[in-house]
Amino acid sequence: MKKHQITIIDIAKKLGISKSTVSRALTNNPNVNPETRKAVLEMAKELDYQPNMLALGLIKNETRMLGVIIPDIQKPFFAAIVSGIQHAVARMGYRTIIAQSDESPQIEKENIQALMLSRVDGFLICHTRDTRNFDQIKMLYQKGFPLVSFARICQELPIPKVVEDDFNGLYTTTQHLIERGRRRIALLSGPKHLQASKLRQQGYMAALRQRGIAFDGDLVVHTRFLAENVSNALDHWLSLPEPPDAICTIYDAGAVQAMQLLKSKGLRVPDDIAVAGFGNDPAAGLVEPGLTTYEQQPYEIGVLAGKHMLDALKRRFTDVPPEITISEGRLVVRGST
Amino acid sequence: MKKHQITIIDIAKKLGISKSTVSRALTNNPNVNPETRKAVLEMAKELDYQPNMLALGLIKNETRMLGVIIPDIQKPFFAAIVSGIQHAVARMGYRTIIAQSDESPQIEKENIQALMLSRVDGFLICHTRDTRNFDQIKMLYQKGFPLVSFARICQELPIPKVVEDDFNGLYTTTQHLIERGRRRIALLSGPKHLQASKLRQQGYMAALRQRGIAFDGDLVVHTRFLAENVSNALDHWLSLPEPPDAICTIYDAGAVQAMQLLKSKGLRVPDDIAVAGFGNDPAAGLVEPGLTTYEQQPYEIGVLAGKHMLDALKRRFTDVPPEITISEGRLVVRGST
DNA sequence: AACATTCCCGCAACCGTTCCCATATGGTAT
DNA sequence: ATACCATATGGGAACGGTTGCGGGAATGTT
Repeated sequence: MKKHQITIIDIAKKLGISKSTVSRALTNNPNVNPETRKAVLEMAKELDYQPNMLALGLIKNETRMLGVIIPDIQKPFFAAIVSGIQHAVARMGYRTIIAQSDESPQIEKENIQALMLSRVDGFLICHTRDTRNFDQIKMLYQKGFPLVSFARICQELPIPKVVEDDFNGLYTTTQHLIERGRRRIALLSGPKHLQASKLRQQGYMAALRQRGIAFDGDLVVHTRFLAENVSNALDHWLSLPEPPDAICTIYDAGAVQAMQLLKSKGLRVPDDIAVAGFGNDPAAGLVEPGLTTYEQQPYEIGVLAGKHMLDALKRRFTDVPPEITISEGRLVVRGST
Repeated sequence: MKKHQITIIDIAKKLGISKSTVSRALTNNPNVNPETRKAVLEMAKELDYQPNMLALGLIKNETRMLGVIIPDIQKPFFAAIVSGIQHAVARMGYRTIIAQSDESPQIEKENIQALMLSRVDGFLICHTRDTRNFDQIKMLYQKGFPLVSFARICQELPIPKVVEDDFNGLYTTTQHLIERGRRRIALLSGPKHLQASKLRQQGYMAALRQRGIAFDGDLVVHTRFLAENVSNALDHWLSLPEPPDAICTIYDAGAVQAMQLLKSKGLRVPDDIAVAGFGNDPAAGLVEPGLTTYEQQPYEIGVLAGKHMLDALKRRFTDVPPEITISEGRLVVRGST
């Protein structure tokens, strides 16, 4: 039942030559008679020979596989990044193994472990919302794996990173809201410890400061990117003696949820309260009114991350200082502001 | 620079025993002294030994990797399926390598070829919109690869398949539109040769017939799931002497695009024309009015496909007749009808 | 005391390749 | 004729594990 796998030895036997010669013929080694090569190639085709990458990988100690660690492939942002990574590295014959952490640091850890055992040639990592302990990724670094960190980056390691235009995004968006005459601008932020949250909040605060608007801690709420967080934030803000006239969020999904909740409470967007997002997810163009948002191009982020990885693989052990790449964005103004 | 990889031989040397014993200790082989095992395990931990899956795969002739071929990970439908597959097979220690065909049969072919060389243990395939030639997948079948076909299935092969509730979906949706008083119901279909297109159209026609509504060929347009197809279809329908009072689509994205085009033409949904979709993509709940659609659960489809694969891997070469699984759906009624 | 049994362990083959080294052959310069 | 070189090929070690086989020591049986 179990068919015998065709190997170079089969070809060698059929042709009455040694497997060394077959190997050379197949790998375009110049030290082989053109006629012999021709015969080998023909026989290989006839027997439908398929080289065994496992054996090759064992010798070369490489698999041409890259591990991609993301929280959730169902989020359009990550799906686009993954797509970009794949297309970028496919050119060089690399394939990607995608592992979802489901935002669980524990699963993330297991995934990294498993992919390490599978001997992937490198890792592209976007850690979970709750990852605070970077031991796993540090361990990879120490073991010498090529590493690229994207979106939610690990700042503690000198590795290539690709991030969104965090500071600028919220700076621009907040500025836009101020220009629209808003003064009580709330900020729906992310987990406190995330670098992206911090930078975006800094952008928000810089815009306020520049326009001489006092910062009000009551107007900032940190979320874990969950729907219930948004609901609670809104309740909090609307119960303030002086509720906000605009809500700025650091992620589109939160903005969309906020808009729908506001609508269900009978509040009009943007008349009663303006809403702005970050990312330009597909949803931003679908809701009514359209969501003003700072556009990011996750596909491009993926491509950049993939290129960094290819560089790292090429110069392996060459110690070139790693770059941090910022993917530029732009404000897309729609009806919500 | 290139660090020496820790192998069982290193452990054996340190302990002054043979690599066979180390191997046995590590693989829970009973023929090894408990004390020896303990020593090996400790030494393995101390040296931070990582088994080499390539070597193991070479012996066992398996990689515990599955190839997943999909058109586009950025479509929410496929992202959810992929997620389901991953979670289903991860339990049994399998990992998935995802390859996007970008709806190109040529790239699909190359991907299958490449994954075959990578020696994946099986394939889960959703072929492209334009795949008419199943030679590649037949070749895999002949070579004895475990195969599962989902969503866009290959009917020519006796392999497990998981499909959406195609016939029922459009039967139910069309019936719903008729109950809402619509009589000129247009159908925005997919590529003619796709089984899913055919079955959905059959469901649509069955509902019409049952209610005694004559079928009008002018009201059916086949698309390639492209935005321009939708635009052309609308122009065609609206120029008819008796334009439709409802549009039924076999995919949500088309319905959403139709709604937006109708809106831009000044037509009201559902007052002037009702719209219904298929799938219940995230977008369906976001547009205004909400899109009535036949809900599918792509995540579940992925889980089912993954389970079929696990079965196939287990019973390899046992020749159990393959099943075709239909993932049930239900109509979600929103404002668009 | 002789023998069988059980328990551990080492030896060596094997998985499918690559690649270094040795060798045979033939041609060319000395 | 000898030395030398290039070219084409074969032999075999290596990559990192698993596994069947056989053997030695310890134990049990008569």
